[in-house]
Amino acid sequence: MTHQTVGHRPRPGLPDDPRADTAAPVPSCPVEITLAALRGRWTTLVVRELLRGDRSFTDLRRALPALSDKVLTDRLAQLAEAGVLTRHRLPGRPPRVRYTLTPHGRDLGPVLQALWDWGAQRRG
Amino acid sequence: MTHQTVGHRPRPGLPDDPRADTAAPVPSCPVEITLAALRGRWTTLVVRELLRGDRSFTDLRRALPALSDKVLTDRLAQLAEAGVLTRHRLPGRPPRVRYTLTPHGRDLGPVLQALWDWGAQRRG
DNA sequence: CTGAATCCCTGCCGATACTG
DNA sequence: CAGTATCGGCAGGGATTCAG
Repeated sequence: MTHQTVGHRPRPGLPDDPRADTAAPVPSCPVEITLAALRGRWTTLVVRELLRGDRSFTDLRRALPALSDKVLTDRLAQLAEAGVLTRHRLPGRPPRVRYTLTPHGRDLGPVLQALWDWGAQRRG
Repeated sequence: MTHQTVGHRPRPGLPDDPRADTAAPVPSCPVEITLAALRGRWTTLVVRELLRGDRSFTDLRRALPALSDKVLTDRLAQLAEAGVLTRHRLPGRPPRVRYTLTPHGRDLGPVLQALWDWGAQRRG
């Protein structure tokens, strides 16, 4: 009853996972969760910076000069909400905040690598 | 000069790839290319349907009833432009069009799997 | 130094109606 | 069957200004 034109038996993996059988884009879908974490301009670049190590607000501004304060604040809040990073206030003056990836956030490394690899493939 | 707080030497992979050193979100970045292909509501669900086999316009409407004709048309054009799928007109009446993933499009399987896996992880 | 508040503009997406 | 045309609401994101 499938529309497969080739005779392969169904391969294991996501498209055959029954939990992937949503008829609409629900936010609880794991794919949606990940895409929501990465959604929006600049987001992956902020993650890339943090994959290289902890950063302060100013560090990130220096690394991404065309990124406005507002959007950087938005992105950091979005990534904190998604459990990707945590904020740490450092004592003393001037006030400093250090942004650090959580273990979950570090696991985005392989995800970004998969996105990179697909996009780097030449297509006929 | 790194801000690493741990003593690990830099791991191989994307964040240390010099080609990943963009200071702004340029469309030629492989990560941007992939995210652009998957961008927008319903896109991943259309890809999922096609990972299960060829589909006609009506097949896709039946599988995703809440998806409007206009957005479905938009998504199919977007995915064709990205080299993910191809359109094939079938001869005869009524007119039928079959949508098929390209090899490049089938390679999105592992990418979606990576997105799924990260989103399925519980976070503390 | 690290943001918050505001304004405005643009593009996405849904709904509806129509066509070869 | 497989689309196209048009319209409108709403959220994303950039610029600017202000605050703790």
